Amino acid sequence: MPELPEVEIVKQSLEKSVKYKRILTIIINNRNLRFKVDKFLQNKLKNKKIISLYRKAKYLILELENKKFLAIHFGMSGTLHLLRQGMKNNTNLSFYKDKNLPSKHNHLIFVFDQFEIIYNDPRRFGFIKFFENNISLKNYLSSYALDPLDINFKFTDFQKKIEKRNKNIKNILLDQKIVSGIGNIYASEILFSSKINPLILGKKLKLYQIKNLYKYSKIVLKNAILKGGSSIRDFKNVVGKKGLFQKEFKVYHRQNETCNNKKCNYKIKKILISNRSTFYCKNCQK
DNA sequence: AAGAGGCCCTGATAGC
DNA sequence: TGCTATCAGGGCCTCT
Repeated sequence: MPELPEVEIVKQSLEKSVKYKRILTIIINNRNLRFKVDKFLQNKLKNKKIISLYRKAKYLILELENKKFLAIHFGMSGTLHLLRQGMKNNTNLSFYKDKNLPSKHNHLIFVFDQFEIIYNDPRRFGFIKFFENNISLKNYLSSYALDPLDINFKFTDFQKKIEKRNKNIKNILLDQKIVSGIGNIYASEILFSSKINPLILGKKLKLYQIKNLYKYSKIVLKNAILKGGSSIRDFKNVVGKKGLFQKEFKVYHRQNETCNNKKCNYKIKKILISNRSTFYCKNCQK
């Protein structure tokens, strides 16, 4: 589910339910995520109230009472499921019956008074980190660049990071140390809107092209959030609602289909860049 | 120091 | 139908 818009949708759909609610306990079924889940996580979260939720890049951050924090990264296949009481199943665990809840890979369960939140992740590329204070969280996040929707994301900083780079702009957009939050889908979509060929090197870009990237990275991500994110495969928000942005893809997953731009009849191409699928229009993106 | 590629893992789908 | 191969919204680590 995992690029910036999908994490934002998870945050938005979860917020009302968990804000100011207390985590009674957590159940850890499998500690083997991308990084091993903290042995003492249960003790650290037990009876902690959630003060606020926010998103940084592709991280969902839970602020807990006494300035503790929990950061969740969804990797490639992580999802959260909100399950309310009254949907209770009769299994031995405290699971609740829900058609959206997969039967396998429910690695973590956050137990609240009236509901549970389940972290599911088949590929286990996601991870969860606990932070004892604001400083350690900030320190951890400081190794990432700002994301395009951050109010402090400034054009001159973005330009400086790109203009001397000897790597292609697609990989630049995926580099979380240059700009965070963009993944494989939105990199292709942003490049199409910016009319930039994904293979062009950062140092070859003209000023107006970097301006376009700065502009459309915001526009494309914001629009995706407005549409509820992209539900290719199985992304849903925490109560099982699908996003609609996949219907608006201009290039992603559209290989051999005709370019959407008026007066262009080229077919969308699919190429591999660093072994990841990349989609673009050879005619519209120079 | 920066860039390219391998690798972690499971499941869905395509192709034979 | 049933096997195998390929491909997935990510990012860390290693090698050059």
